[in-house]
Amino acid sequence: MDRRQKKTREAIFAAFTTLLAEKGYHQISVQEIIDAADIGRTTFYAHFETKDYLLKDLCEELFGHIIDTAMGLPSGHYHCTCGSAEDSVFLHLLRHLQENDRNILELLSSENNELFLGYFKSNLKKLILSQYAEKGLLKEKSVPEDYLVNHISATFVETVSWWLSRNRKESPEEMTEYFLTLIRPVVEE
Amino acid sequence: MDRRQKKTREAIFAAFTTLLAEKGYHQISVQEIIDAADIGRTTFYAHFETKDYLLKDLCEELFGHIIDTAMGLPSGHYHCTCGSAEDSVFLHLLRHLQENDRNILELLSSENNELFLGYFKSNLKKLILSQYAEKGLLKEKSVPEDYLVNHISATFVETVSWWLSRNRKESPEEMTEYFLTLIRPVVEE
DNA sequence: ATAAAACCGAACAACATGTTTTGTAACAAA
DNA sequence: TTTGTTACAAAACATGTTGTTCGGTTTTAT
Repeated sequence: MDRRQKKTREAIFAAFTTLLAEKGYHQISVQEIIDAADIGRTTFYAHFETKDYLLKDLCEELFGHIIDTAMGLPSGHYHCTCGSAEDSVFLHLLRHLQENDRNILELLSSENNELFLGYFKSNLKKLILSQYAEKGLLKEKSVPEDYLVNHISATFVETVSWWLSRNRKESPEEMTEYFLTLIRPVVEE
Repeated sequence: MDRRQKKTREAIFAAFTTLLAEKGYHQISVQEIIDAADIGRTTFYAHFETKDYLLKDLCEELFGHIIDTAMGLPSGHYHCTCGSAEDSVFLHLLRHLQENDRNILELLSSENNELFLGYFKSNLKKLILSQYAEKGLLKEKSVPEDYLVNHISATFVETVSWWLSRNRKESPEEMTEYFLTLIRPVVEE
């Protein structure tokens, strides 16, 4: 009575993600999701109160996951398992994104990306707060801390967004360098 | 046959703006706008193809206006008519916003602010491009110019957004200082 | 005064949403 | 293997929204 439930939930997520890759969020009707997931109408509403909650749940799962794994890494640096260099958490995030795990990239560059970029940013804030702010790595003291945390998160999101809008021509390493150029004046490296 | 048209257009804009101040964009139905503006259904659709176009037209008018007046000012500085000091264009923008001319502030802090902040940002880019980029005032040369222009615009929008979320406790002068602290490393003052 | 335009109001089809009802299939525990 | 519970399906439903159409009225310019 649980494996079945999980399976349909996944089916809905999958159908929804696929649809999001081809049209805007607001252009997608519940009926389309139902058809694509091949489930009954009742079933959909048994799982999700509304389309907006479906979106919310999906985002929490996706961004919660990607941020949580990054959370496990040490503050400004971490020992990369694939290479030997000490890399920034941000480089790790970009690499993770580039692998397009669970189609996050598709969503972030989809028609309604502001929606997903918003969720991304709010999750990022938690990361910055715990990895930088609470460890005293914020250099700039003449502006409020939460203003600074918000700025760093927003700057990273904008960086990712700019990267995607140009079809990821640059490498994650390059993008990390761009990003660090912008925030180096305010954070300890 | 023209003053009449303009009048109803204004009535629709006014009704729409009022509604936007109290509920989210997607929660507003065309019928509500029609009722609030006290016009016929046919008339609405004669003016705007759809609700989305109404939004677009409204934003173009509002942000186009505020940016255009700022465009008229000299590059990094301008002679303020009210004071005697030379102030940044950004201070001018914040002051203009604080006067809440045409209820722009209401929209920017409304439920769907991402929507309006998006329009705001895209208009800001034009300003930054013409007032800074094209005049060689961008210090940082190690990152692409449009990446930098985007960053400055985004940072300003985030600054405004943060300011609004705290109910404008700070003065425009303070906010300008916060903002300049963040972007001073990359632009000529 | 007259013709063109902008407007109103009501009705319309098409579609979307969320609920309800009735019934079927899966599954876990006895 | 039977039994009771839970998840699902199918269809119908009330409700509300959208954008259009049509007949008729008011405004405005000339």
